[in-house]
Amino acid sequence: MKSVHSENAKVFKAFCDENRLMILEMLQSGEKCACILLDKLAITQPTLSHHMKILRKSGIVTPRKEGKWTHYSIDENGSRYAVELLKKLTAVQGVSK
Amino acid sequence: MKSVHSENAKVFKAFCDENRLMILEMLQSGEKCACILLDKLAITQPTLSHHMKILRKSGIVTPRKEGKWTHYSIDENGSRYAVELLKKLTAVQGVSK
DNA sequence: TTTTCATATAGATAAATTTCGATATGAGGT
DNA sequence: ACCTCATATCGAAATTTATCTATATGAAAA
Repeated sequence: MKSVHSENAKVFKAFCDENRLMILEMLQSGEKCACILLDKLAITQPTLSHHMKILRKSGIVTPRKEGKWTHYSIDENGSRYAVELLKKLTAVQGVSK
Repeated sequence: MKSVHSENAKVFKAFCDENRLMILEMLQSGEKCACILLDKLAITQPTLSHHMKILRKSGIVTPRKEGKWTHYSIDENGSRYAVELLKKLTAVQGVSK
């Protein structure tokens, strides 16, 4: 069993890479096919697949399969979770604002 | 000049390491001397110094020098900034909650 | 049931990060 | 002035992550 800290670290790995931030930026305007993302990024298809796996596992992005295509979108629940987690990690005890 | 994405990625690097999350956890109860942090973590002094540098540069932690000692605490402005940034990165356009 | 095409996986390499031991720095105490 | 001690920096080794090419998988089209 992994420590809670290493599990939490995994969530934020999603935001630690330039390409993944570009992917998120593209998904902000709505669901996108992997092929579209691949088109706009200067990376190969296997590299995109790798980044999408990390984004899925961190809960920030969710896939929808439609025939041969996979469409990705920002997972609002996962995102909320990440924001709440970040708040908790940086919350200073006993300080009332 | 670095891209805005790689600058943003740097902020979240703070939260991508198990030891740094442990450090933040310790700082939640208030300012701590580096020596105390070193005491509780299974790492050497140069490694702690490395992690504190990353936490400082990401704006999440701020140092206060007092004689020979350096006391670290969570930077509330930097933390707020990180939370707001995370919200922006995961905000889906045109969705009213 | 082949062929085609989108995505995933495997395996290798390169690049970045974490970690250490050794040493430098710099402020206090003697 | 020297010594001590807390922290920072240096340089190397180990680990992890990002990236590629080649290939597998699996669904739709022919």
